[in-house]
Amino acid sequence: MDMNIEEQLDFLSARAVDFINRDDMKKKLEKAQSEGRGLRIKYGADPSAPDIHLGHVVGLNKLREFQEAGHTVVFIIGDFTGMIGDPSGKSATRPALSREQVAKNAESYKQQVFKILDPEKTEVRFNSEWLGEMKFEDVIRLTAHVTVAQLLARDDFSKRYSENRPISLVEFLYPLVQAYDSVMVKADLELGGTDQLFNLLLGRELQKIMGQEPQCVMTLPLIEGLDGVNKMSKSLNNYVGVDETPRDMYGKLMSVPDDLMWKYFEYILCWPADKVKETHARVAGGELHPRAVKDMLGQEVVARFIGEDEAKAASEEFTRIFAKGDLPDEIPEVKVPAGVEMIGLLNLMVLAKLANSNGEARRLIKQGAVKINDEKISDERAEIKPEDGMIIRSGKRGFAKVVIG
RNA sequence: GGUGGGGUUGCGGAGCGGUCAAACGCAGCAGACUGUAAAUCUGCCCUCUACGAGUUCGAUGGUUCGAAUCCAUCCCCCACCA
Repeated sequence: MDMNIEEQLDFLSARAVDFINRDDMKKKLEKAQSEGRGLRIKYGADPSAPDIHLGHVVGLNKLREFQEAGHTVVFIIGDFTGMIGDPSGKSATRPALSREQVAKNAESYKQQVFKILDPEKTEVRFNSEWLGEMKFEDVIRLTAHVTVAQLLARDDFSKRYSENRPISLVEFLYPLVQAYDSVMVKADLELGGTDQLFNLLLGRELQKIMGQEPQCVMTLPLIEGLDGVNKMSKSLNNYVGVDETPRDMYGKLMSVPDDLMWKYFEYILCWPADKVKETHARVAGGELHPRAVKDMLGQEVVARFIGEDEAKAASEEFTRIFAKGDLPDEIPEVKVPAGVEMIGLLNLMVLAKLANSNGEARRLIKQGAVKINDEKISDERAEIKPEDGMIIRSGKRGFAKVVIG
């Protein structure tokens, strides 16, 4: 990609929330260019949640752009920190992972990340590489560079501190660890979500203290998940994973509140801001139907991560199932042993995993959600004569096909 | 080391001797409505051989006709003062 430095700076800083700072970056670019090399762009990943979702894609897209401009991405898998765990007050306590688990997650990470990044220009590193070597003495030396007041400057720390809520020492140390990673990989720029700003800046500080040229810092927005309110995260289960089936990926995107889809166009599909604005205006003016636009979103995302044909198929199937109430292409099967004359519907539903317990099955039946071969069953005590190919439906999304044998 | 506050059904959070399978909010699920798995409204939301029964309120023992609620011991968490 041929761009002069100013153009490159514009290109690279598109969609960024914070960019610290353009001047430093410019100097770095000039220097690198004159030496005929690329810059080292650091990005840290938490190995505890191996599913890459669209929230991560926001950052990965940017990394990809750095690669297109000729730079190297240093993708750091925080395996060391992952093995220690995170005792923070988050609802789901992050468990300490075993070595095997971390290795497994890392593999799955790579496989997913390279759907976006160029493996040729990516350096995957594990921070246990250097953190695992440190002696306690080294750790203490490291901590000597930072004061408690500095750490308390971080928003969520100061907030929790003043509210008398716990802050574990481990959490306190993590920003420092992350900063140290920057030193170890000699990062020229570190990219992260806006919630990472503090940590990224600390990396900058620490590099300075340790005699390196400080890294630049860039943050990108955290996008909201399917609920349209909370940021996309696995623990809130409001995410769309890049590894999902076309059907799920498309379906989930269709459930996004209309107002949110613009962000997805901009940050996931990297539509230019103008194009997003224009499309938005056309919808607002009644010229375009929001559903059509969302369909486009769903299809484009599926096409990007899976394939065009799959995208089209997912869209068609969705319309069929939800608009027309037809059956999907593939229906999970329930095996019923041959010779069973009659089976209780409750039983059958649990067997088919359409309900987790008899109580739940009962509830679904009572609420009129259950159909057998398109016929609504409202008697919770119904006994069914199983037939090969019989279709059980539970609500709009639950399907099962009986297979005798 | 001392003092005080806690551990309740996925989460948050009421309850403080019977009327408690346990308020309420969130999440989840279903129905209606819709272009959608959005919004809104309604219902459901421990398990079971289900108008009844069985297990729940950190653990174990105890008091009582009866305990999530009282007592004892233990485990764990948090804050404050040193």
